[in-house]
Amino acid sequence: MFSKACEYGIKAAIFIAVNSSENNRVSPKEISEEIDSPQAFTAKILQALVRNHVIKSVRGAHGGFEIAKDKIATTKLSEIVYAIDGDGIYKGCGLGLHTCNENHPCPVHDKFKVVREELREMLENTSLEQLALDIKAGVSFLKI
Amino acid sequence: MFSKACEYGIKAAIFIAVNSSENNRVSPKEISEEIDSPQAFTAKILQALVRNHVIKSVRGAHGGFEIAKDKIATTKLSEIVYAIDGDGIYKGCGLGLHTCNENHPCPVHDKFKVVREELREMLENTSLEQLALDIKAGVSFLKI
DNA sequence: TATAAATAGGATAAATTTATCCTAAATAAA
DNA sequence: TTTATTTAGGATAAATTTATCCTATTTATA
Ligand code: FES
Ligand code: FES
Repeated sequence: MFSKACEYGIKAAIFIAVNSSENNRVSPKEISEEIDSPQAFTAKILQALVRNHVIKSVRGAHGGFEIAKDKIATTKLSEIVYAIDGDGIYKGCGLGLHTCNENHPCPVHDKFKVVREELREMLENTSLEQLALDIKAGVSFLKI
Repeated sequence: MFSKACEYGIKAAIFIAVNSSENNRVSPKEISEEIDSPQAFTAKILQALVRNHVIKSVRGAHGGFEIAKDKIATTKLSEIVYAIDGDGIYKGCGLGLHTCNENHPCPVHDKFKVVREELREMLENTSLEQLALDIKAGVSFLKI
């Protein structure tokens, strides 16, 4: 469904949100250990999230990754997915036609569109805050 | 969402269904032209569909690929997706945890599960016959 | 039986995604 | 200002997916 990069990006963002809510910056090393992902690859994904203004990085001693507290509640999963995987999952044809077009639909267009919209709404309505709270409460998990 | 192989496999199966309903066997060459896919790669995917008993192949002169007429109505998209991409899309964790487990859920489990079930139901309730009829009627398309 | 037509399948290559390594640049603090 | 720490980013490699090529096998028919 999502690329590995996107899976890592989502989990990393949640972990950063958990920590930023406690005024704690985190490093790629900590992140990759907590979400069980390859460190250098994860660092690349974090760069992409920084470039797309999803998270913030602070270089140098005492640096690390963080999310502004007021952004935790407003940042939606869709922004992370969009920053890493692009909008193909929202807009692309399920059978790979060049464009998904009502006037030139693929065989599954009507049915696929419904599922795709459901996914889009889910991603657009789910905030980092919601997900981070569950991690804090110990009712959801980032690895294994 | 689906792999290229799976996209080609679905489109190929629909095209074969359209032709088998008119007692017409088709070759990888015809198929790949009609669905705009690489011929040799498409041939491999057709082999997989034959091995999984989704379609039937007839070797030798006057051979080609076909689907038994009575299978066109009973064959669901889910069988094709399963034969090519496996069950990851139905059962796998959206964030890549080793297993999707109610008792050890990832942060998006509850929300993701809903979308995944919707997709599964769509695939399990959509038959090749429905899709082939739209192609025949010229209201849906296999390429461009 | 010989030939032509057609799928099966092995070997290989290209492209993309995933992953690693090393150095540069920035920053805080001694 | 020097040093230690930390992210940025280029280069490269490994793994996977996608794609191609060639030969083997099967089958209908002349
Ligand atoms: S045309 Fe294929 S999903 Fe819309
Ligand atoms: S545990 Fe991630 S989707 Fe169920």
